[in-house]
Amino acid sequence: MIEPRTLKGFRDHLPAQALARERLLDVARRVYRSYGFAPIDTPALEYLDVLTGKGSAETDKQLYRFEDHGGRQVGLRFDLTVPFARFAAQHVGVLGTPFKRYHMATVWRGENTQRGRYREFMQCDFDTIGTTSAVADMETVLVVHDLLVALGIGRFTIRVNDRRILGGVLRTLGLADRATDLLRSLDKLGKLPPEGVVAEMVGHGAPEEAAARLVSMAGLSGGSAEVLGAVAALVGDDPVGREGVEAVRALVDGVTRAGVADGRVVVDPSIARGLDYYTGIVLETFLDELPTLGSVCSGGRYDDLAGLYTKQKLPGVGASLGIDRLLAGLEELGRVSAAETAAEVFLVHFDAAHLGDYLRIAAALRADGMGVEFFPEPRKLGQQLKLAGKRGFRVALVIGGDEFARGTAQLKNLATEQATTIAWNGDLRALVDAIHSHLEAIRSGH
RNA sequence: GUGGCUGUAGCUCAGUUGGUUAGAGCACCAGAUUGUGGUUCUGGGGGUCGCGGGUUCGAAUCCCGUCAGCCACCCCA
Repeated sequence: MIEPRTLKGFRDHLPAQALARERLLDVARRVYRSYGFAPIDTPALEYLDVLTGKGSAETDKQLYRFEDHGGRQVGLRFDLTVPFARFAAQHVGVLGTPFKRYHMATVWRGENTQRGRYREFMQCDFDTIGTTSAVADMETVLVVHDLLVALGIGRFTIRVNDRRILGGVLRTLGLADRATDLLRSLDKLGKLPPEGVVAEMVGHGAPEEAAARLVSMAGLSGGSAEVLGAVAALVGDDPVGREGVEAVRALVDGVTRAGVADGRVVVDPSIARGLDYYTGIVLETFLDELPTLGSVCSGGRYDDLAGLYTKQKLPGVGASLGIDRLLAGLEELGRVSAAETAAEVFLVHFDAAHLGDYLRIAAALRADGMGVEFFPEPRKLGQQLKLAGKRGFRVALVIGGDEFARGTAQLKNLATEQATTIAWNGDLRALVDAIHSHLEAIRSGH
């Protein structure tokens, strides 16, 4: 016997979990489309040179790579942004700009696993390319906002910053040459005490006073106007840094005008993001109830990503929803339904002699738009009801010999165990309508 | 990739200083009840004690390795 097992970081998805996942995907799809983003897809496997050197040294190490049967060096995509850059460079001609797309697909990273962190997981990206308009930046934040609201996640915070601010501050402090190391240290605020971060920066060659100023800036909290004012002071006359400050100011102003509630979007000067390709605004999204889960939706502006594949200037901005991480979080919060069925109606296989009637009834209910499972075997009624309840059906439809004789049907609410008798006298339309309205009532009652 | 903790039935866990046929609750199946599920009663199936090796008369228990999970580093969705 071969032991049934899965690779580390690769998982099976049982119905309850897969259904929850599909619900998230449905919501994401709806929100993306509501802003005009169009779906695309790309291959899971790419030529290795398309993927390497685009994210960071780290993502190169995490890349699943191998030689295919034709001796080609290939790799599995580790995110959806890099393949999109290739896609955009290859197809701009027919797409035209600006171009907005969403892409929901599986990606692979050969890194160590942890809670909410797997080797195979799904991302739901949306990006706008071909424009540097601040509107595109605003929409990126608005989509993330609408998405989390639509998912019913009450408490979350979108933290925004701009790479240019960080660069400007570093230049003003004379630390531009140490940017990567210092930003990495800065990212540890919240994990390490401020003194610890300063010490680490000094280790990277920064003067203590400069490091302390950097850390105090990143630790700023409060209203966005306040934080931006303090940041602006640190940026000084650096022109690029000022652009960043203005970009964030405009961003916050725009989303506020669009109706985003106070506190949902905050300016956080410590958000740096690891991926090297970001050039403008950056954002991360945290569940207030599970801050240690990490960001469930991150992104930013990258103004020269496609430059690796084409001479044409293709600026872009977008974000990525990590639905597997989000799902892990929702599960932990007990917010994932235990239902194992997507259908609402369980049709009891009562009397094998009436098989034809059952099939006809099931077909009529489905034609009306309801999901119906007709149990394949005429097992004992108790057993069928037990299974139906366990799987999470809303109602069981019981029609046995007695009911057929009387022209009635019994509709049982599986949650409350209450049964209602429906009189239909062989009029299929009447039966369907009655069940339909009962279901509506049950749904709205929840 | 590095370090720490953990690994007994599908799930949650017992298992005395290593001692003979490894237990419980829940879940599952069958019956009490050939037309009504989440209560009750009775019975039943199911465990290479993660895997491999070592120490020992004897290992679930001690040692080493390995795999997996969690946590931290790193990075990130």
